[in-house]
Amino acid sequence: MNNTLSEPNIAVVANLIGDNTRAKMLIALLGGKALTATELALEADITSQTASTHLAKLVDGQLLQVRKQGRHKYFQLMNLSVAQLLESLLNISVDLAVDIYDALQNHNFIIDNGCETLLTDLGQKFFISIGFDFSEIKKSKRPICKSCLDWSERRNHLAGILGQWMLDDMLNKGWLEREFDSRIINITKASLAKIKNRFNL
Amino acid sequence: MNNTLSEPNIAVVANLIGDNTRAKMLIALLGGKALTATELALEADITSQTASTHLAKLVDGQLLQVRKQGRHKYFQLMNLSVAQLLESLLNISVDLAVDIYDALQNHNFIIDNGCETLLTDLGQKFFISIGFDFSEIKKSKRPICKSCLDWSERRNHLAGILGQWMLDDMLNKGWLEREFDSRIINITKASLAKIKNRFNL
DNA sequence: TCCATTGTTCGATGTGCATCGAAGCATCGC
DNA sequence: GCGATGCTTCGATGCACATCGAACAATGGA
Repeated sequence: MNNTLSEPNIAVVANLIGDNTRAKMLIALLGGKALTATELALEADITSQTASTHLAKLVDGQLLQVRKQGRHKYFQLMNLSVAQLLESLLNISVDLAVDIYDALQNHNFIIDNGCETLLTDLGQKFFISIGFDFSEIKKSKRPICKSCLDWSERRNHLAGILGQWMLDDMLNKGWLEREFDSRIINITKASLAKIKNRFNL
Repeated sequence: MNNTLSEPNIAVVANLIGDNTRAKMLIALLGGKALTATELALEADITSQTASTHLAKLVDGQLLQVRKQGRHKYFQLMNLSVAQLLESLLNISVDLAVDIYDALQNHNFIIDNGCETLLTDLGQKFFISIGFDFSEIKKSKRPICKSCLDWSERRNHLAGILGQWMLDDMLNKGWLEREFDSRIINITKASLAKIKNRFNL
């Protein structure tokens, strides 16, 4: 591995994280639990060969450490600094979901009491006004409005029926489009404006 | 600009920083002073056209903000979060210089009192033992051993005559090689072992 | 008005690299 | 021992993108 003396090699480290599938792996490992190569391959939707090369690079780049156990290899983040770096990155690349969550909170549509998010009366009126059908609550046992810790374990985004409905609604309206066989949602520039307008962002 | 809802786009951000020349620009801007496009092009050793495209990407990616002033364009880091992200990256991609500094400190060869670094008697003996000529101190007014704030403004590396001598020495021994017309120093894997051995790292 | 400077856009080129199929090791259970 | 599972290496393929030359637009100074 090459190193630089007078200049930091931040580009090398950033480049490691800059690949989409490697980023998926790292985020999967941000939970703290050590995962095997195949588990990470599944998480990133790639073959085991590709995962192997990626993991080798991440280990070589000191971002991951590996522990061999039988025929398995358990990977985990190298140290706390790596986790903090990933959280810094998550802090920058703000999710639209977080934006929406914050907006709803600012409008007093939802209240976050620290451990769960509650829908206010004002919020209920708002969601009814934009077409949400609260009658389906009774059919399901999923909480209607619950915050969950996302990858950074800090920023809230909407979960539960309400969040799912918002997501489906936007997908139906064509504002968002789901990548084939993936949890990734893409949003176009034009649609982003509509969404921001809808939520007064 | 594309955004992702259900998955964080840390790969996008990291990929922006992952390019070597863009990293150079960002680090140049870490000083806090706003720089023009041509200044950044010079800093990164590229033509103005290439710099223009890079800067456009960094602005689009919300890492830089730009202020137009006459026919100049002044670029600077978007916000504190970006600076903190860069510092996290610098924190990970540890310099060899920092390693050496820490090693010298652990061996009680130098003492860091917070604002400057002092050479101990033990350290003086060590440096004499490896060939450092302290008689040249009198010829110069540069401090013989002074820590300076590097890019992260947190981690010390060696400055002053002593640091310069160590650098020149390693360059002469062929352990390091300087890139043409640049402050970048490269170190090979084999040489790294020698250096680590020399400083008992 | 003319020129110099600063910055952008376009097209062409080259290269690095992610991806996967195929084949090869190592390890476990039987 | 033999198959199954987990992981790696190699080679080929394809794509994304950094880079620069050339041409162009905008601004400032003389």
